[in-house]
Amino acid sequence: MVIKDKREHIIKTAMTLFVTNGFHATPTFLIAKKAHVSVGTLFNHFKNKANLIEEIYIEIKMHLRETFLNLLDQHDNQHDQLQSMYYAIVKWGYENPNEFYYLELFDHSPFKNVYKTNASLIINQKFKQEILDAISPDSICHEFPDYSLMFIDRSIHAATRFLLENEIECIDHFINDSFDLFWNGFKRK
Amino acid sequence: MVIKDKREHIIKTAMTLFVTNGFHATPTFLIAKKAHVSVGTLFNHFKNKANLIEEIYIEIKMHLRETFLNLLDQHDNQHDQLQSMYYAIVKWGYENPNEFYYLELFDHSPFKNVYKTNASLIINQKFKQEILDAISPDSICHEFPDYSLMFIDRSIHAATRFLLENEIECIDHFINDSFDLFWNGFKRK
DNA sequence: GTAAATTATGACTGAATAGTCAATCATCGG
DNA sequence: CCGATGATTGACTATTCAGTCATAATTTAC
Repeated sequence: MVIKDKREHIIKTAMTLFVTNGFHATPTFLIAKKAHVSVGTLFNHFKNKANLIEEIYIEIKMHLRETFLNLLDQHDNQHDQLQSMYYAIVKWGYENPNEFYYLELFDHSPFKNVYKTNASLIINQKFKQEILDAISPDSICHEFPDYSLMFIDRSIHAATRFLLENEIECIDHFINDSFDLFWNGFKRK
Repeated sequence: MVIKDKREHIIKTAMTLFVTNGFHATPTFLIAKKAHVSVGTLFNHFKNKANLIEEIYIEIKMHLRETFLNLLDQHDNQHDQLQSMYYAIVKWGYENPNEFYYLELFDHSPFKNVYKTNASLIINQKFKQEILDAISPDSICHEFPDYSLMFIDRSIHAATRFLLENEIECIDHFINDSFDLFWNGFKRK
């Protein structure tokens, strides 16, 4: 196994363990064991446990960014443009459950303040611009534009989590319908 | 200090520490120290650390349930009814930040599967009924009613978190406007 | 083919921590 | 005032775990 692969392998293994048991309930020797690698090797590749946790996070964010930018189409109306962004992220989460769960775990852990990746900033900025164009002027999001990011982020996480935790036949159908809920609101028409 | 108070005091102290540092980065002797109590006393009141963590969770859920049921008005239309429920919970979270952050911490930790409180079930059921009445028949929530719960839950958390992390002058105004976002959707009219 | 450089190994260490328990203290009925 | 019941204490223990390092294996360079 080449070095790059070994690092990648440790990351994948650690990710699974962290997502299953949490950060502190996953000792480093267990990660090493499951990755068929010695403890020493693990600490050759990562300065310490916190660094490993952080590197996994960065890796995931970069992967998400890449997928996001690749899947993204250009549309000439706001609905389709935002929908395409929404779709790209939910689809990514559905197809990479461990990555998705890791982001949720990390973002709600005491590590969350350690690192703000450039990758997430790019996604946020793209979203923010689209959102500002799309929302109605009397919406709360005009007064507090950052709130719109928070709201769409939570909507995306709700949809992804629901997809992952339930047996849903037509994925694309669900994703787009869940976007409609976000877009059209909750009220009975 | 009476026994009941001491238990309550340990819970309050531990909650603050857990929210600040996370579960595993908070040793029991530190909880005892900050609560001006010996380690022995702590373990007289709680079987072990996991039990303490769980008891705090139950306590908070019961407190939330109580506030929720007290604040709730009866309305004859769906919008006002749901808004009143939404308001009750966001307001509670804003006024009890430690409790709110603890719920987020717990629900995203490996402890989350341990305990499903009756208190949260009651709130969820009330919401679910109102939601089923309020949503449009072609919404995704008719096909997957549990998704509506997830969606409103995430909306509430977004609003509460935003309130707590930003200096917002008129709280009630923000809560109701954020409900409108949820209710009317995102689109430009 | 061999020496040098790089990478891997895992037994070991020192620090941290959950939980115990024998001893002490406070409360209160009589 | 005394004795008994129950709460409190904190030094102590057994364990766990992050990270080290001397040695071994492997790869690379020539």
